[in-house]
Amino acid sequence: MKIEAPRGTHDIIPAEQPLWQRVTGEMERLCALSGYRRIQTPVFEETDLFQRTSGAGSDVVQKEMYTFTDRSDRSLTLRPEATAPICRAYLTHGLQQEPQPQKLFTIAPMYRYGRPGRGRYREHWQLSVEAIGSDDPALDAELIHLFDTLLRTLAVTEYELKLNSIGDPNCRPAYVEKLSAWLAGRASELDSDTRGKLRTSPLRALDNLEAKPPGVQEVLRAAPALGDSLCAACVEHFAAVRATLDALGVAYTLVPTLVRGLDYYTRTTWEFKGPLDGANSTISGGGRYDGLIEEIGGPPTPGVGFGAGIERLLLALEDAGGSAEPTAIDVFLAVEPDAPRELALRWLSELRAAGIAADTDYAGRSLKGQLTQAGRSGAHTTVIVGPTEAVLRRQGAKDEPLAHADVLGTLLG
RNA sequence: GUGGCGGUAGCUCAGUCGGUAGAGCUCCGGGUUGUGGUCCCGGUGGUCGCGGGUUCGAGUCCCGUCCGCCACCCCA
Repeated sequence: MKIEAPRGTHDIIPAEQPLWQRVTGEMERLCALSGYRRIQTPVFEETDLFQRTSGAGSDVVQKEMYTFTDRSDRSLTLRPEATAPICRAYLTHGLQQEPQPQKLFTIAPMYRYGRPGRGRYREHWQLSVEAIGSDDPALDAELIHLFDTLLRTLAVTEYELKLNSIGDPNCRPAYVEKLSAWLAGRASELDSDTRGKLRTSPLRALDNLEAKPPGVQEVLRAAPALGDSLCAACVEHFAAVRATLDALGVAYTLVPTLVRGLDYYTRTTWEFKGPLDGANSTISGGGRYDGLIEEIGGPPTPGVGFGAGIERLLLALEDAGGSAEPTAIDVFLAVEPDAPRELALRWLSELRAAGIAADTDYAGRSLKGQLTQAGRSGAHTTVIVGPTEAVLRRQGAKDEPLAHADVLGTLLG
């Protein structure tokens, strides 16, 4: 039986690398421009890290984690997201002792078990950018602006930024209680789906309103709004985030029912929706997580960050007609059948040592085939190596006969 | 995880009523040409996703399974 890539995984083949490199290169450049430094964490962590931060009731923990025990019976989990691991690393290496905030980013694969589809993978890549150690609303805005800039730089223009504040431990619990009680009072008017949410994740009951039956929508619209229950500190913080976004010229839509899937979020939350229809249009999501570090045993430490799905960003880029130049070499050596190949191979080595990308034929091609291959390789210079001399062919120039002894000097000069 | 649609060459696809597998592109060779493009000729390439069933005979019909896509759920 033929072996295939595991369900929900995919190879990133050479033909796709230029576009990937353009995207990840742009990510690295923009992160560096704003003072974010790269960090890399293990592919797997102690299961407890994700259970405690994402929340035992979250979809990710309940049904999407790749959890296994190793040979020593430790419970380990392939990371479903990068924020918690980065916060763990922040603690592990005592980064709270260094100047705050610590501005960090990573580009890495994430793992979530779920039914795959277009733009939805069990192994997928994310850019994750985090600012840990400051509750300055300017950071929330900076991160949003950073991703907004990335999209613009890549010429992706069809997208929407959804923004909300979901409060903090001072104000949210009271609201959740109020909402639950209010909805419970009208439970008979709700559909089973919404009643289920009421039990597991009351905030989510208000989410995705448009998809619910009209009668249910009516009830939910009349429910108490989260925005009206925010404490003064959260109101002030959110106002500052919005004012900064306005100042930076970042357009957003306030979505009072926007709730994120992980328990660690506080205050600011946001999502970037891409141009593609369908359920997998979220290309980035993020928010503030002021209680996360404390949850995993650190001192009370604020933080804010986002994750962005690279495969989904690529779909958006494709939709916008984005492309990238294929990789090319500099010099191709076409070797005639009765020419001294060892000599050509030595030239190859010398060229490469001099930093010139050079290649030749290894497939026993005919001379015509080798020249075709030279064209494919993108080489601007081709050397046709004959038995006693060579012909130098530069793009757009006339052929130039050369003695073997002069080939290297001409190419290197 | 639930429901629906699909799977034939590396890619895009055709394959009639069930009768022993096809095209274009790609790739390789030859001719033409300005030694690479164009054009012409030829060739390589297949466990018809996999397994079972029905049948004299299955790419084709039936069941199962794997994978993909769409809609839910949820997200990146």
